[in-house]
Amino acid sequence: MGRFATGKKIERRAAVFAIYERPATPFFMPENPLVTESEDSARKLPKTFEPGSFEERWYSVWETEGRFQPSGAPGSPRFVMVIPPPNVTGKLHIGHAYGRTVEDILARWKRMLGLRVLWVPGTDHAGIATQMVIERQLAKQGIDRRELGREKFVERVWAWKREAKDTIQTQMKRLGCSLDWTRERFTMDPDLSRAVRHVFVRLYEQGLIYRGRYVVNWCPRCETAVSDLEVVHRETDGSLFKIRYDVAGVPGGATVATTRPETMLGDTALAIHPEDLRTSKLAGRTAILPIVGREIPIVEDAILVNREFGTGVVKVTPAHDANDFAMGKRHDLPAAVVIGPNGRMTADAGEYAGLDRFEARKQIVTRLTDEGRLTAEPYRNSVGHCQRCDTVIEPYLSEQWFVKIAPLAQPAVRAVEDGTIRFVPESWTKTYFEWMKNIHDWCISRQLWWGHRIPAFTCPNGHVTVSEEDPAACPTCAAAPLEQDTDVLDTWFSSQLWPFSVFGWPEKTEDFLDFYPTDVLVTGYDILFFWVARMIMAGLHFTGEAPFSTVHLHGLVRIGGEKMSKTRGNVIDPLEAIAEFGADAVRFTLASAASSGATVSVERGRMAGSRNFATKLWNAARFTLSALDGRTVPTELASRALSLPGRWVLSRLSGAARDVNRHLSGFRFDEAASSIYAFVWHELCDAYLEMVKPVLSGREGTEEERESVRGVLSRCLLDSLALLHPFMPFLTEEIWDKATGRPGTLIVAPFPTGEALRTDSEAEHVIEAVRALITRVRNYRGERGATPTEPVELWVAPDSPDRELASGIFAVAPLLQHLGRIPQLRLEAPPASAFRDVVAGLSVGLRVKESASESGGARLEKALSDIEQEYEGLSSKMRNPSFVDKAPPAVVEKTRRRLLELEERRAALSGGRA
RNA sequence: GGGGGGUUAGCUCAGCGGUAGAGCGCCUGCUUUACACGCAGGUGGUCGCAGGUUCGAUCCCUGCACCCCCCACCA
Repeated sequence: MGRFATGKKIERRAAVFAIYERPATPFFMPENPLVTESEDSARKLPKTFEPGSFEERWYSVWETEGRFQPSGAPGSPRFVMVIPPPNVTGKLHIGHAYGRTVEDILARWKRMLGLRVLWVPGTDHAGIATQMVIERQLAKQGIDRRELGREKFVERVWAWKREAKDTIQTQMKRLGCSLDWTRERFTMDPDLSRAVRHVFVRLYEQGLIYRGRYVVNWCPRCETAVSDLEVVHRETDGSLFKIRYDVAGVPGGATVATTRPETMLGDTALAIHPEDLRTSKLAGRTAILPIVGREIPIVEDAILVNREFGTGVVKVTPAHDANDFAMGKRHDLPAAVVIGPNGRMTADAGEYAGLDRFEARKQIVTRLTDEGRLTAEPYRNSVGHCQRCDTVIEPYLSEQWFVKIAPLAQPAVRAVEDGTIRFVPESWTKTYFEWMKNIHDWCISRQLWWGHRIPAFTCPNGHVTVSEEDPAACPTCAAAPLEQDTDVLDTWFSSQLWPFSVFGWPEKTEDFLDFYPTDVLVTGYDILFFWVARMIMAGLHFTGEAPFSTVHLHGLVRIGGEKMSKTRGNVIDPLEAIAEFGADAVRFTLASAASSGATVSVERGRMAGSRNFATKLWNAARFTLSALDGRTVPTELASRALSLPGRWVLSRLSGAARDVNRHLSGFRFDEAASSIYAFVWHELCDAYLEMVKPVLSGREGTEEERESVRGVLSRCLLDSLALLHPFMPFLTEEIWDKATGRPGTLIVAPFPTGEALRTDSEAEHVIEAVRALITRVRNYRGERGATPTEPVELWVAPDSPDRELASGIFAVAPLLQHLGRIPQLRLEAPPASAFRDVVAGLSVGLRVKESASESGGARLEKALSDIEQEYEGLSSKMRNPSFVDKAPPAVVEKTRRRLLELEERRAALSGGRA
């Protein structure tokens, strides 16, 4: 019997000494959750873990029991979020799943912290995007929407919308999103449409909405105007064409440069800079428009023309260029529309009428080249494309509605400046300010069929009325009937109202009064301008309050470093991932991938890793429940004696709980996930469960000690389940049910904050040393080529660097001996025959029966050279007087101690080599 | 043209003034009575390059290289 003789006695004394210092039920569980009399069968978990077997069941339990609805008195602390409403264009991809997972983690966490949580679901009609989906469907059947007519077309979109909404809803439920479905909204619901109309009318009356003919971004494929934000600029290789115009009295004429020669048909002037000597001879003259033969004036304009750039002469096409349009206004020039809304040349284009704009370009280039008027050179410039269909955008003069944005932007800037709204990560603040500073008026009318009709009505006499209710007759002249504007509003016009329109605003509904403003908005940074900025402007302008206090802008999901796209074929369907790995694993993966950066990298390998973690938890639960074996666990755990491992694991548990809370508060979902992962896997499972097996099996310890272990185990299990619930709601609820017999209640169980248990640094110190010793013993075997089961003798010198620890370590001698397979453990100086080392401040000696293989020599040499290198570095530091002088004393002290440790190790290892 | 971000282990990413971490991968063992979706041990990094500040820099500053993103009426 080689066991250290007094080990047990010391262990017991240590246990008594290890009583909790705060005996008054410091646990977060209000009552003992491990129900005594619950049936045995309910306490057992199936051997195999199948996520599919319980996920949907728990979701419906939560939903039917109203867990997703805010509970508690109005006015009590609440936490409110609105979902960024997904477009009803199809199904959600993994990027949506990421954002929703983050939101659900917040929602579940806050709910468990006792707040009244409301998370509002809904969808967005997504005007142009959804219309395109249906147009494509029709095109497959060879139908053009115009054949169908507006009414029939819109009906079809509604039918599609219902389907898409169901798909999206199912996806979010599978993911586990704790959304309050009783409050689900759609941007074209009657009450939300009323809010849109109300806002339009108010802005109109305030002079912040106006109508006019301007050059706007026009998509010839969608045949609608789009806003500046909906134009995607891309560097494109093209040509810069130089065209010579004849000028009466000026030999050589005037040469202009353009990237779009077809627009010359719409030129109504040439422009020069008034102070440019190169072109002064052209001043006041008249040029002849080639091909057309029309005379156009040469005007002087210092704003449009850059003296330093190009030929100094600019062609002016007021109908097809925003700058030229402004210039035309200044000089009272006519505007000739030569490219029509469908991208084909108009009647004003003369012989080119009816041609596609690019075909016309080709022909004009050929003709002018033949005439000797045109030269071309390669040119790379930025060309605008339609965000939705990638068609080249055409600047186009048309009648549109606009929001005058500057007066709305000012308060929105202030709200962020004064901290009413904060961005997380904070770095987005600057981007937001930059954009707000240069913001332009917003073109809100769209020549589409799917969306909110603009509430403007024109009477037979041409009077325009804007009103919330459809007017029966003209308020000005009483004429009838009135025609409503056929345009619809930009989708984002309704989205900007989402945080309050979902609550029934402008009515002062109970929900609006209770839940507005919301707390946190979570969304991708890609819609900061489209949506977030506009919500802030609208919220402040219409409700007088910022619509949320925190904006968490997250990165965009990338798969294996690449942007997700259908053409790359790397799109991950959340439902497929859920089917393969389970919703909990998918969620955990997404949470772990979260980072402050602009991209969120998701890989299959990580999904498998999370699934493995889920299985790990499952098996740890099985182990724990079998250890409890239906037994009552003492409620008054606090008053019981705890062993050092128990103290250690509870201390670590409290640390994990604090970390999880801290990281969630900072929106660091990756760090939060990693904290609980590391605790459950590497501390609870790898260490604690292994440490207590001998006690649980009855091979060691008293019944009292077994009870203590059971108490610690159940505390660890239940707290881990609670800490993990926001990340892995299904699995944790399933285990919780089996453990407590209270189905479906984890979702509202108190969230561990770590405050109930204290950090036990003494226990941590001792147990960390034990773990280090065990590791050292194991790799010592490896070095010696001994099998893992080969017994190792261990000496711990009483005069170790850490003397206190050296004597304290015997409190856990049986533990060390069992886990390290150490038959001999002696508190005495190691003999010369032993291999010596210093581990965790303990001078130790190790001895194992020599084995044939001696693979450890190289390792030992490496260890020694590592030590030597570090020692050299540190000691040269210590020799440096300015380090000792200027570095903080704590750092110097730490360095000194490390140096001593290295000396010890070096001495020990050098001896061991002999 | 303006602005922002990145460059850390084979891969994907954390860290950020006191000489480096995770997951996956890789190598070696292992029917240790919760788990092979496992256990134990291990391999692997002049922290993009060059200067500077500092007692000390992967971390702060400057410059450079390469990559990515956003904004902009670059005829």
